[in-house]
Amino acid sequence: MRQIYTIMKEGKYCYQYPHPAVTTDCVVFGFDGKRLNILLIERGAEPFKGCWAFPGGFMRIDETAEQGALRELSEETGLKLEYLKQFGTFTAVNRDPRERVITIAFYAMAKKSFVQGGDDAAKAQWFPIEDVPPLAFDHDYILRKATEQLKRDIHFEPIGFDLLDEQFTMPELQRLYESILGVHFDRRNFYKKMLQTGILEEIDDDFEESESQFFGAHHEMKSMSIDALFGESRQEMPLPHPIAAPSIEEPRRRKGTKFSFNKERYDRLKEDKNFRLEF
Amino acid sequence: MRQIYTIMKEGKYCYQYPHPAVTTDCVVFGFDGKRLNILLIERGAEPFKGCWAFPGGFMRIDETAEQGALRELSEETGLKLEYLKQFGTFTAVNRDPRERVITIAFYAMAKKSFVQGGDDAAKAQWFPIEDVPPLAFDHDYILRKATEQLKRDIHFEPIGFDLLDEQFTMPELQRLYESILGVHFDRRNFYKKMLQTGILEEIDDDFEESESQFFGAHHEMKSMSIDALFGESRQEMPLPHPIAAPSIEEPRRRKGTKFSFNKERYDRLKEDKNFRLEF
DNA sequence: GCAAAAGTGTTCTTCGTACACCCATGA
DNA sequence: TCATGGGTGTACGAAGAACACTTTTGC
Repeated sequence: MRQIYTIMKEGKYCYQYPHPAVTTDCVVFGFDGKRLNILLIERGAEPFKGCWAFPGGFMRIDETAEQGALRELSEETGLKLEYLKQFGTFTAVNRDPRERVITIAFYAMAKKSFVQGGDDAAKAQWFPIEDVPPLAFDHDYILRKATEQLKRDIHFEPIGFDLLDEQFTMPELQRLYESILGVHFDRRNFYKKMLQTGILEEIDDDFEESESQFFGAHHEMKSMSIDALFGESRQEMPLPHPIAAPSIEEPRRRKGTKFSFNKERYDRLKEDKNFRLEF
Repeated sequence: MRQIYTIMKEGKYCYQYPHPAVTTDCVVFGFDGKRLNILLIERGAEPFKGCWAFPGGFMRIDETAEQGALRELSEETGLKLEYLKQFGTFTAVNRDPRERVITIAFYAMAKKSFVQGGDDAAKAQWFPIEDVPPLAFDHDYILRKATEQLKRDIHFEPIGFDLLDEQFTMPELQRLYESILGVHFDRRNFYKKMLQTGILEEIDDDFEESESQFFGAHHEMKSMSIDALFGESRQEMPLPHPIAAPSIEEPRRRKGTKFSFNKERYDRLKEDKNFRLEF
């Protein structure tokens, strides 16, 4: 707390009572097909220089916390998202050695292939959630709270789909739920339960076959049909420089039937009654 | 935003970058046996002088948000609680006309008879939640978020009991759940479901009969047994000046079997597996 | 004594869960 | 061709939902 006096001498913004600084932090979840990952940046400045931390930074005086979080996320990782979920504000008195800083924390879902390195952070990197290095500040604690919240939320909101591509197979979806919740589901029961929610749409196989040869590319027709389905609300285009992640040995997989999440149908079901996903 | 310059001239606390002010707000829920109520104070100063608002105020630089919220709550209403649930931080840029203010919001549960008027607020008063006056700042919005959160939380946490006395009847508990969730339950099914959770304890009728003549007083033996059951964690003593609330015509009621919430048993069940209340 | 609320059991339906075999594909 | 993962149906048990009458008490 010695530093604060230096700052005060140079200070231009003065208040009658002391004000804490306010930062935002983003816990970005990603799924590599096998494990849940989070996105960290290596801090390039003190305090905690060289430590890993969540993307985030000081909220500007003319932006909301959410705007600030999205801005920092974009600056530090290149990720441009539209949806963040605020899950807590952390206010321990000594959580930052520089001055009194409280942080408003969000979590977000990223399709892993759509992430690139940005300019602000020395490094940004994905880490499997069971294998996260020690984090700066109280970010270990914040991570625990974020995953607890994610576990709770995924029972009731269709947020898992935001971690997958527009089209996905049932086993993919099942692996996702299993790695978030840390449990194993019976495959047949998972199929049944997911299908009878009524929010999944089976992709026409013939159509899909003919498209799928353009693996990795963003085909015109496919794009159109998805836009018609989902409106403008989803991140689609891969960004130029995906962040390298520790590569895992991909098990060989049979192709499998593709599904997509039907947001329209979900919104209708949700309004009709108090609809639950219930896993 | 004109006022801020006055403050700046007198300011003693200076920073290199602008800092928002940080307040806390408490949405205190209470139950009058029929409807869910919230506790409001009438603002004695500008802005929104004369408007109703949540108890709350500026967070001090050496306290956590939760400590600040509890302090303000005690100062403004006399309520001394131990548990608050943080449910959101509100950061709209112009939510306070004085300067940039963000607020960290909590909700709390009060046993209605245990509330007294404090010194800070001109008035504190209970309002049925369907009949709340227009509120200061963005408190209408915050109230909506608080009740949404409460509805979600009561499915999974035994927080409803914090709105009732230590001993309560099933119909009381049912009315509570019904007024929070806005639904009607079949009485028999409600009994069954509540009892088979295993977290309720039937109060010995003979014992209860002999004690209940000391209505309103805090009997020695009863106090001992409750303390043994719940530890030091619950507000027990009625405070001297309960806040007047719009009196409602009490329907005449048959006495009924009393139950109490067994926290020990709940904690055991919760650890054993992922236990849910599920209403 | 009468009106209003408390207390109680059974049936039916729905949902969750356990479980095994065949098929398609990629190596 | 073989190993791996994808796809499918059924039977049982648990839990939820619908439903009516008797008892107690306050007025």
